[in-house]
Amino acid sequence: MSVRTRFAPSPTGYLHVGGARTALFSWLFARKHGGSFVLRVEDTDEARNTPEARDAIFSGLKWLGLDWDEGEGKSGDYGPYNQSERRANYDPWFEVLREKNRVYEHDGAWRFRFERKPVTMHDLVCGEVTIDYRDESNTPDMVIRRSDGSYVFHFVNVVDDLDMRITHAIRAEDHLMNTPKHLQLFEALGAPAPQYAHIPLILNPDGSKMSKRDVGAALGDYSRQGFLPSAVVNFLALLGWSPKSDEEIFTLDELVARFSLEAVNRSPSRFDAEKCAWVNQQHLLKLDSAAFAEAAKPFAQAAGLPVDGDYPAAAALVREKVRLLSEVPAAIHFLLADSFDLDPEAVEKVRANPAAKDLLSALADDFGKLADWSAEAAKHQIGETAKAAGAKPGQLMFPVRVALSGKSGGPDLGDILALLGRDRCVARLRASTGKIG
RNA sequence: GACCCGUUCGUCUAGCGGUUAGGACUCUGGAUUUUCAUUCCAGCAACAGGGGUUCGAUUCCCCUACGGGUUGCCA
Repeated sequence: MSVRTRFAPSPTGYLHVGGARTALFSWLFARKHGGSFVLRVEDTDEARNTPEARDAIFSGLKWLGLDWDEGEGKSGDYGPYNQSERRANYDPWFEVLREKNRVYEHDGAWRFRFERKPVTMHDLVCGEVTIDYRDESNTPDMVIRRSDGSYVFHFVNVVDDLDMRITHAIRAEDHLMNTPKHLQLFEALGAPAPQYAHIPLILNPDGSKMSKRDVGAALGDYSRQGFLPSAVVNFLALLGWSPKSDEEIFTLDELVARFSLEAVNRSPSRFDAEKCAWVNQQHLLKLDSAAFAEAAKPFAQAAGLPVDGDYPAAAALVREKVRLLSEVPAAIHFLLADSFDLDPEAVEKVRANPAAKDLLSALADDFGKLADWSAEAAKHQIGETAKAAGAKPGQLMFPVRVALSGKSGGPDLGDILALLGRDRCVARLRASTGKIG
C-alpha cells in the first residue's frame, strides 16, 4: 500500500509558520516514500472561514514549493476535498455508529460513547502514549454532531482520513490528546486508523506559544521581508528535525532524500529570526548573479529604483553583502540614483585623516586625465596618487569609498569604480570632497 | 485543578552507559583581503534539581521544579 499523507488546514487566518512546517513534514514524508500528498480544507466553521485565508493557504504552499497531488485545482479519486462539500460522505458513517449504539442524543446534539478502557497509541514521533478512558471525568463522551445537524471536527477528520485512505497523519502536537479519541472512532467504525505522528510546536523567541500576531508567525511575511522560499523551507525543516550530521543547508530535494520521522524531535523549539536570516544568506549565495538580480527586482521596484540599465550589474555587486533581499535597495541606491546622502559617521572617519581632503582633490584631477578606465586602472591610479602625496594606498581607499557611495561599507571598491565610470567618479569625488571639507 | 508531552551552550541541535559533551546561529578576538564583504582560525557558553540502578550516568527508573499541550455543540 502506498503512502498517503495530508495537510488539513482550516481557512480561518493566514498560513501560520507552524502550519507550514506541518505541511512541509507531511509533504517530505510523502515524497520520500513515493506517495501522495493530499490537501484537504477543513472549512466546517462557517463563521470563521474567509476566502482570503483559503488563498493564503494555497499561495503559501505554492511559494514554498509544496505541490499537492489531490485537492484544490487537482483531480483526485477521493474528493471533494473541501469538508463543506462532503456532507453526503458523513451521514452513512454516522448511521454505522447509530446502529452500533455508539452514539446517543443529548440536548439535541449527538455524543459518541467512548469505550471505557485504556487506549494506547503508537505515535511515530512520541512513541507509546496511553490515556485511560475509564476515568470518565477526564474523558467525557464527545459531541460529534451538533444540534444543527452539522458534524464536529473529530468525526469529519476521522471519516475523511478513512475515506481518503490516508496512511500517515502527520500533525502538530496540540492534537496529541485528540488521537485516542480518533482511535476509538476508527475502532467503532470498524476501520483501520492511519499511523499518527505528532510534531512539536514552534514557540516564540521568549518561549511562549507562537500564535497569530506574533512576529514571524505569518508565512506571507517572509516573502515580503526578502526571504527565499528555499531558505524558509530549509530553516523550518531544522526546527524539530535534524539531519543527524553537521550539514545545515539543504535544497528541497536534499531534504526529501534525508527526511525521516525517526529524526523528528519531541520537544518544542523557538523561532530564531537571526539564524533564519543566516540560512537565507546561504541560499542567496547559491544564486548566480542573474537569478539574484531577478529575485531582488520586486524590492528595487518597490523602493522606486530603476530596474533596467545598470540594475542587474549593481545588484550583482551586493549579492554577497546582504542577508535579506529587502536590504538590496538601500545597498545599491547610490549606484543607480543621481544623488545620495553622506553617512555622518563615515564622514567623521574620513575627517580623522587631515590629508584625506587633499588626496581626494588630487585623485579627482588624476582621474580626469586617465585615458583608459577600468577597475584595475582606477585602483592603480589611487595607489599612484597616494604615493605622489607620500601616503599609503590604503589611506586613500576608504575616503574614496565614502566619497563615491556615502557609506563606509558596500561593494568592492573596484566594482564601484568600474560601474560608475570615470566621469561620474570624478564628479562625485569633487562634490563629496566639498561636503567633507 | 486533572490528564498528557517535553527539559543538552542565550537560540537550533548531535549524543542513544565510559566523549577533552560535537556542530551551527549570535557575540568577542585574530588571519587573509592595499577598501567592503566573503572565507579561515581561535575564544566565550550547556547536560534543570534531587534520589536511585550500575564499577560507571547527559544517556535507564522515580520524585520535584519549570515549559508546553489538552480539558468546546473551534479546528
